[in-house]
Amino acid sequence: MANQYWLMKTEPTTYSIDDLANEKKKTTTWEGVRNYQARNLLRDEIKKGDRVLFYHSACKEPAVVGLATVSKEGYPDSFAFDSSHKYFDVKSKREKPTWYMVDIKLDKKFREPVTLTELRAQKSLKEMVLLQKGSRLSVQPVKKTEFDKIVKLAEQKVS
DNA sequence: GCCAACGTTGGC
DNA sequence: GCCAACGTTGGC
Repeated sequence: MANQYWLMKTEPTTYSIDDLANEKKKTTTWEGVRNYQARNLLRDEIKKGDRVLFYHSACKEPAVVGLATVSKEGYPDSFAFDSSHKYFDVKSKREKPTWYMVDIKLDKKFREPVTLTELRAQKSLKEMVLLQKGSRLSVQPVKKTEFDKIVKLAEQKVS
């Protein structure tokens, strides 16, 4: 099956694209997702090789800040098993994990972020999950056309 | 810091 | 199973 496209949110104060860029292999685990709808995507839908829009939320300038690729698909979120960790969840058991994570690898940090305001200004992006009222999903599907459009917007900004 | 929207919890 | 109360997300 062809690659699919996703958007993953992170608060840059918690984990930013620069943090990812500074990782040894530019790769990180995407743990801590504690929402069932997003969990289902991580566990069942997101495949190795899928492309990811890396999004900064809850910050001064919410924006898509770069691109990543899924390097390891859904496996149990082991942080949920660690009682000393903030992502610990007593309900999640090793033999029957509640939560899942993936690994992603940075492809590219945009030289200029594509801001939420700019996304909203695009007619062709009107149906993006991100832009729907009340949409809070931290892992969400993106259409190929939407992904391509955002990449193009990022390229236009620096040309 | 405010607050709307959403998800989860728990009493009944 | 309903729904009020509470907690969280996240733009502004």
